[in-house]
Amino acid sequence: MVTLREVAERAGVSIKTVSRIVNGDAAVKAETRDAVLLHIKEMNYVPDQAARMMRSGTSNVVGLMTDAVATTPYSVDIVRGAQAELKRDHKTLIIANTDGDPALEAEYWRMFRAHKAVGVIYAAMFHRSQSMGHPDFNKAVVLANCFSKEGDRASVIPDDEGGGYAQADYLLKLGHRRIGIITLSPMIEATTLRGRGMRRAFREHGVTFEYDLEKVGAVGPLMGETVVAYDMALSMLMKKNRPTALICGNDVLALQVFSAAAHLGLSVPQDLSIMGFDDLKVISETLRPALTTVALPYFEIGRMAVEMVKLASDEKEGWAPKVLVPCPLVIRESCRALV
Amino acid sequence: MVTLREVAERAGVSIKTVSRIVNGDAAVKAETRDAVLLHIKEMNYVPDQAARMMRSGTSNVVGLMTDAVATTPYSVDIVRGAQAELKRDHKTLIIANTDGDPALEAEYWRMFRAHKAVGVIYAAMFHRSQSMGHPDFNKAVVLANCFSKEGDRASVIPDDEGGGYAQADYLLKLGHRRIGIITLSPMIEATTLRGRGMRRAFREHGVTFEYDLEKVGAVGPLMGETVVAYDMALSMLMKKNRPTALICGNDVLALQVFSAAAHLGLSVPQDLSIMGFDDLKVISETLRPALTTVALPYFEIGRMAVEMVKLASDEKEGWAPKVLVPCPLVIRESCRALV
DNA sequence: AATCTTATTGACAACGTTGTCACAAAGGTA
DNA sequence: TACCTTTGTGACAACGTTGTCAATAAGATT
Repeated sequence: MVTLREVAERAGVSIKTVSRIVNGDAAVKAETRDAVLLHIKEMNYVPDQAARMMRSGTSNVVGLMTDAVATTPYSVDIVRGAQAELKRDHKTLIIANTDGDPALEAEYWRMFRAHKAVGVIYAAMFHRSQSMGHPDFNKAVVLANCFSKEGDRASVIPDDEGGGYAQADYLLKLGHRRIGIITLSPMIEATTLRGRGMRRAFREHGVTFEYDLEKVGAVGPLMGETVVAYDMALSMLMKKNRPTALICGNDVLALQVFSAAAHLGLSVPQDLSIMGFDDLKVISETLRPALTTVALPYFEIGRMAVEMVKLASDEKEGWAPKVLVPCPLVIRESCRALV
Repeated sequence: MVTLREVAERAGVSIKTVSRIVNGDAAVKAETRDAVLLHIKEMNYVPDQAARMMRSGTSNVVGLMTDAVATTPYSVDIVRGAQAELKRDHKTLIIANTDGDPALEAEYWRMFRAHKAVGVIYAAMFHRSQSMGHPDFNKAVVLANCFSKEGDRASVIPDDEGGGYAQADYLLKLGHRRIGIITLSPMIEATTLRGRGMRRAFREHGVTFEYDLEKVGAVGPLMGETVVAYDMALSMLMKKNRPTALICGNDVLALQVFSAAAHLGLSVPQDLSIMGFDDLKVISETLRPALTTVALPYFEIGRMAVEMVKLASDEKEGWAPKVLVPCPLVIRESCRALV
């Protein structure tokens, strides 16, 4: 490994001068700089992170702690967004996956500490409140896609209420009145928020919200639920007074509704309009007709979380803003206007 | 930050003794160990990675360089698999995403070097040959889901030929004879290999392979292809002598074939059997009927890649094995036996 | 009793970098 | 000429850890 000392010797200057050049310190004569830079390139010198870290007491890594986010198709974009933002100032992402194991989580907090991470993003798979233990970590922590029960931590979350509103509003504007809803688990905060948004849309359109048209499409424990949207859709669609549109808690549920419609010989969107959530490309862009859905802005959430980690260092103790990222409606082909 | 020195002072021993205890060195009296361990726990001491790295010249991080793998639903399991194996000896994963940009890739190689990564896994989104530049990195490099054009690097790849064989063999065993095929881009190595496997299966069953039943289902550049499986499926299924089964290059294509079948009023698997590839859960487990498919063992590929990184350090220069990971058939409900 | 092992511990240097301080040379001002 | 400022450079220490080697104490062997 080439060191400052070796470059310095070769260039005939002191290591401090080389250090200055590497770090873009202005106080170096131009010709010295150029000469040394040549040697640096030629010898392929790369500054040793370990030594830098040790000397400066800080690193250029940001940690990403997740229950499963980095490992599930739903929200990998958080990672992409975080990286995009990190890249801008040459920082690095270390990722840790707890699979929900608290012991593992504790170990990873120590790991982040050992690596002198400048901050940690704590991302959850579902938008929900998250009570973090005692993270044994004294730098910036920003929650992504979740928020602390105690409200004492900065967090970046999707605007689920707005998303729910957008879903219902769009269908209502298209003229639908009998709108069925197949929700995610009620244990997820998002479910409550979106319901609130939908009801607001119904109210604004002067349409009565019918509670018996609302079903839960995913049952069981959070991480390993069973998707029952197919059965729910079947039962709703076989009634004589069936809904003309179905709002789904995510695109996976929507896919099952497509299957149910196909099974019953209903064509989409002619006989039934279907609205998803998430904009999970492999489903939303692939289905025919392509799925109209509301995008979960994971990329932006990840990006924003990193931005907040950077910000956090300048802030004082109690800093705990809750940033809402909008969920835009993505109109494709699965919803039609009623005449 | 608590240091060895502080613990040593508090415990009334030398820093070296504490160091020994932290590292599980046997040569410490039991009672000393216990006493010091108490202090360590109480003071919440965590060894400084930077200092360790600097002293030992090696870190405990493994790099993961990808074009897009960590960011696409298809293959995030590589990350999970890698982490699972890494966790066993408390190693850490640093991930780098190049989005296919060579300049960025060069920068990340330097970054890995700066972090003294013990090895790097170079993962590609599609199983294909990959000509790596001059990676400016002198430790273990293992390719995952791709292999070097020059054949000079260790790699872990899925057994696509076996997978193709499994797809065809299963349908042939079920009695299908007119089997349509909708492939991925011919630019992907996997496409060639699977085709070979399928033809072997046809041969073994004494069935003639009909080339006009094979269509390409994804066209355009590798990273941003257009999925046209829907149209391909429609055209194949509208012919009078339509195939009784369709083999797809992946589950996304299969999803479009489901849509095409629904559009034509064909029921699956009654009128048409559909076989996928990848076992992308959001599709394969969600569809009704659930998709029979061949699993792409990404988790195992990631895990194995890490194992090979560890192995690599013991090996000599030219070490470049090509490890094949089997692709198991996952039987669900989308294929039926012909009477 | 003298010597040799073995077990346990500590002093010290070194890893590669950067912050602090100092010094020399050059230029400007009185 | 004497003094001050600015510019460019280098010597040295320190960050926290571990490897090397030495020192001590305790026990075993002759």
